[in-house]
Amino acid sequence: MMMEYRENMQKCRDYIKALEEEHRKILVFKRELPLCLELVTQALEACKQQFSRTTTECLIGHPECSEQTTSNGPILEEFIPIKKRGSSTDEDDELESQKPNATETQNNEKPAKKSDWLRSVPLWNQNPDPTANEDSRPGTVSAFQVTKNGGAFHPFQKELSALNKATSAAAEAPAASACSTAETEAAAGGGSGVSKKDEKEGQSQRKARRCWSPDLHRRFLNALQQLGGPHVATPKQIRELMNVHGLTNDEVKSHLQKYRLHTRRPAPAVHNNAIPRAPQFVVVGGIWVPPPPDLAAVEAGATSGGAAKVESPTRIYAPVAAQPPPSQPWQQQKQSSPSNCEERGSHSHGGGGVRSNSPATSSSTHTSTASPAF
DNA sequence: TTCTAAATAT
DNA sequence: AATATTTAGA
Repeated sequence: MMMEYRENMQKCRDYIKALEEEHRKILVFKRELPLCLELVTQALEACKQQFSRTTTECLIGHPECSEQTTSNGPILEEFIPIKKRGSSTDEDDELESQKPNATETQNNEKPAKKSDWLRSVPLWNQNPDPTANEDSRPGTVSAFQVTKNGGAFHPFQKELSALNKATSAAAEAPAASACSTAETEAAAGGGSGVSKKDEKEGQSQRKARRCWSPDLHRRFLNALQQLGGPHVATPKQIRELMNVHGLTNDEVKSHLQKYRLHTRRPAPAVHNNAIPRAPQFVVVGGIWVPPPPDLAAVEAGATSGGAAKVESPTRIYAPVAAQPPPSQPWQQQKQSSPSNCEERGSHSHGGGGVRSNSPATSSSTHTSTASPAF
């Protein structure tokens, strides 16, 4: 009897200990896991309480202790539904304070529990983006995280987005408008002050638009050229070549898509599209631009009137005919749209190759920029 | 309102 | 990675 009692007591102590430990850990995520914290706290208290009571009783001479202690499990279960949870609970908390009922509905157990959990961590960091060195986009980054979060919470997204529109708008606006001059600030940096609110709820908002400033586009073209043309270049490669900080594959991908689209069949012109075969040259910013395959030409030759294009020859373009000559300006100066992305001024053409960031490789001496505005 | 760039989904 | 669809700014 006594043995049993001791044993149980020990178990109880251990359990409490474990709980305390857990409690400490969760404390760190207080904000993220308020409910979790509360649960553990409650459990801990209850446990302690019971423990002391049991002890007392036992000391007094009520051997029911064994019974009590044994009931430990069940009691705790009340607080800690050990079965599933995990991810869902976490996510719940991450998302927003309440909505406990939501937990009920989501049974989609994600295999990646852990990652979900971990994902919450970055939320605490000011600079969650591991890759961000200079680039610290305030609103955007966090938005990312949540967006990529499993779909588990879609149901709430709407609500959230509604909410966020208000809150995050502030954070995003600046980012968007900041995309003026380019490359340097690959991703609109701006205020770093992310208010708690933003941090906490904001999120579902759509990622701030990336502005493809002329310069950025120039880099894009440059990369494209180095990679052998728009049809062989892959977004990832392009991004790497561009070497622009906050740039993501998706952004590049999107841009590339657009580029290809525009680039592909230009022939709008004349009434019936008899055969829109590729028009050979186009005017870009007042310049006749030959169709790439060699964007090089575009870049090198264009503006700077005859800059010797010392382009690297190594490039091999897709041989076959298929290649729909991407000839279009696929976008002319376009004075209207991206008002944000002004840039005009900063275009330090004049051949100063300041911008040659192109990693090693042949270093195209592309002098100026024929690239249209983006 | 339309058009299009960019984001996001498939 | 490519393509389709959606969103949102002008």
